[in-house]
Amino acid sequence: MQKKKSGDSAVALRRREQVLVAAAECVRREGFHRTSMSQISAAAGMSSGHIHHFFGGKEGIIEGVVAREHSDLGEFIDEVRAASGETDAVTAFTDLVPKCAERYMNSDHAALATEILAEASRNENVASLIQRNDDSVSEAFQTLFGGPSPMVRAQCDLIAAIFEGLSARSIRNPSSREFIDIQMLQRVVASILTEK
Amino acid sequence: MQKKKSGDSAVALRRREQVLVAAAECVRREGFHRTSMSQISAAAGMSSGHIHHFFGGKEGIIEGVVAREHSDLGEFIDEVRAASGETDAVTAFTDLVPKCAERYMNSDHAALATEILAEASRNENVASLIQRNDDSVSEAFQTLFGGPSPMVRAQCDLIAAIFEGLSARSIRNPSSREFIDIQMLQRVVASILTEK
Amino acid sequence: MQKKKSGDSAVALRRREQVLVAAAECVRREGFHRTSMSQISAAAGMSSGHIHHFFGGKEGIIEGVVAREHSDLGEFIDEVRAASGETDAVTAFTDLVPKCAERYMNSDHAALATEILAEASRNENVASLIQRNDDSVSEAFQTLFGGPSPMVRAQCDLIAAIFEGLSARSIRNPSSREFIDIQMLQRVVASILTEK
Amino acid sequence: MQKKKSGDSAVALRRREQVLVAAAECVRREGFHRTSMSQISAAAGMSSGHIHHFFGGKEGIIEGVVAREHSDLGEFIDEVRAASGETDAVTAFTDLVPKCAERYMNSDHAALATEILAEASRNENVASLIQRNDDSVSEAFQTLFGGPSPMVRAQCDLIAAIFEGLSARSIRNPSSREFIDIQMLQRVVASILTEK
DNA sequence: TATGAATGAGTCTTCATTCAT
DNA sequence: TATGAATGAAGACTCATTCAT
Repeated sequence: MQKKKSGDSAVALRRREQVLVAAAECVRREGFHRTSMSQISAAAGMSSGHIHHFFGGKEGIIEGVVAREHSDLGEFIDEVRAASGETDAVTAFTDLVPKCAERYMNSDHAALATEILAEASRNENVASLIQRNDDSVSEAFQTLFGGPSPMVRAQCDLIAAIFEGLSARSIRNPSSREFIDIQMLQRVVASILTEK
Repeated sequence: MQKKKSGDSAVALRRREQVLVAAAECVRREGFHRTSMSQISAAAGMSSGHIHHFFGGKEGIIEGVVAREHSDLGEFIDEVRAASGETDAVTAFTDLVPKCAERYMNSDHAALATEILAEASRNENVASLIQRNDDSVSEAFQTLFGGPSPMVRAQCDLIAAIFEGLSARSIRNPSSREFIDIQMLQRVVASILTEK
Repeated sequence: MQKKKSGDSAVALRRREQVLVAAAECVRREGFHRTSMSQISAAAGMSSGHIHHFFGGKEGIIEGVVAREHSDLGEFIDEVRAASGETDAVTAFTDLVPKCAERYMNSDHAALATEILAEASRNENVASLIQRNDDSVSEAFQTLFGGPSPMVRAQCDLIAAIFEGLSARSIRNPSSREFIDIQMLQRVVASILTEK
Repeated sequence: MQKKKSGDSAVALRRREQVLVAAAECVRREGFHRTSMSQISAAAGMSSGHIHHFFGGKEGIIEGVVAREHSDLGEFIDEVRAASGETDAVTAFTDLVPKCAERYMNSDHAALATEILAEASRNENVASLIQRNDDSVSEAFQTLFGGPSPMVRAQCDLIAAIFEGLSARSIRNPSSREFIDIQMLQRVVASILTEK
């Protein structure tokens, strides 16, 4: 009952992952609509026909790439939560600001995240996928900072805007990476989290 | 500013504008690579062949749309500058934060701006176009706030990140539009501009 | 107002005809679904892209081929009608039975007609196309033989069945072409038309 | 009638039948070339790989469906032969005309029969399959009516044309089903069989 | 015997671009 | 200056067939 039968067997899941990693890399470099299925199949070392069976077409791959991209934010939340045990959450988060900023200003991350946002503007499925994901991330952070409430939500949204804005800045003007002042950023984040 | 190759006349410029407005609207809805030349030619009321002569291909239209999109930031700078005559620049700018935030959270603006950023990630011409544009905007703002200097540049970049982040947030999670606290945002902007 | 502008200009109509002739020949040999657009474009001496513009896809070509195939039945009706002036309609038609039988037993005609019928079994558009056409042909014949009425319709339908059956027979068993007795067929047709 | 290559056992034959029934139903609805092996395998409840082993590819299934379709004509002949014992063959057959007409005008039968004819126009194997089958049916009928002879063959072919034509009519113009006059048809059949 | 994962050639279709008018 | 007919390369997707298990 465990060796045969596939569709979601271990090997099938590994295949899925293999394709999504390859596809994400293609999308980073070319965007969703300039990445062809044959590019993905070449990068994944799998025939285009089989990729279709796995993902049900290009739309399925797009959604797979989008879903996969945001799974690592969960790890970041865990990290903050773990550090919050030793000090207070605000300090824990503020200490992680440099690392977080670096991540958002990384050009690979920024390119893929921006491509996903652009796609969400016209693809309903992608839009609801990233919104649902953001809702759960938002709730986790709100809980961390004193439980869900409009006030905390406003604080989290503003901080999220700053970080997402770092990605936008690093694409629009790569030289801004050298000018952004991380300590200034930390002070701003801290001041937002300690409002009221 | 020398002679353009095909038609520098007023009517030719009006034609250009007409096409770019139509093209921008298409791009907003579909993105660069899902917008076909025939869609643009239909929207602009001009034959596809003629559009090619005007813009030298799709690449030319993309660049035209990108260049045009940022021309209105100049007006915003003028507005701040004008208001700065009466009070100080920081107050003038802070007063304009609500209006500016609204603009960046507008879904049409956000969609097109994000599409342009995504395109810049893989199109060298677009990348340098928006970087040059950002450089000149940045310099204008730095001048307004006592710069140019690395310190003022850092302040401007951080504020720019926040506003661009508002666009990202409004796409990723449209519900954040209702939660973002404009007064909190004003306080943050003011605190950044009055650092040191 | 007559030289430029196309879409249905003389040259465009000639192009349409050119494609449909080529397509009909392909369909005769291979059937609708084994005939590829590239085969048609090769046979018509026109690019596949342009054929799409003309016909809006393969479906459009199928419908064009179907519509075109039945246009020659009109000529046959005219012939019967003309001959009916000299003698009575029954004699006129009976005299044309050999020619008509030959036509229906021609393997090219039989192959295409059968392919169209097969397509009509699963393609709503084709079904209504050939039904409408048959309705108008049927009405013309009924008028010829004493005006539309259930009785005359029954006579016409039975005769039509015989002729269409000749096509089926000549495909199912080509040797039947040599055995079918045209004079027997004439007597049968005459007896049907003189019933009651 | 020697040993088949893969499984001549009862269970294997039942499997074959199961697949052919499912395939025939698919073909009725979609035609040979729009019916995919995976549709057949789904309808038959058997894997596509196994179906290949049984039938040696799609071509084998097509031939299987074609061969199977005409097996029921044998039963009809038996029926006529049985009834011929009581009365003469002409009366026996004439009495069965309504039942036979109904069968040929049934849309399921007509669709599959027409699909097979269309396929025969371009598939040599199918063509010779249905011709051989028709030859044996024809001989049986000729024998029944005093046969075999060119004259009786002509009579049988003409009657066969009428019935096959009913299928064609019912596809081309379904409304003809209501107008065809069965008694008129019976008179015509009787008159053909009593010629000379 | 039986499965279905995997392949890759082939299909329809789209679209930027060219060119005769 | 302006049109749109025409091209052909490239795209997503389908499907008969193969093969390891």
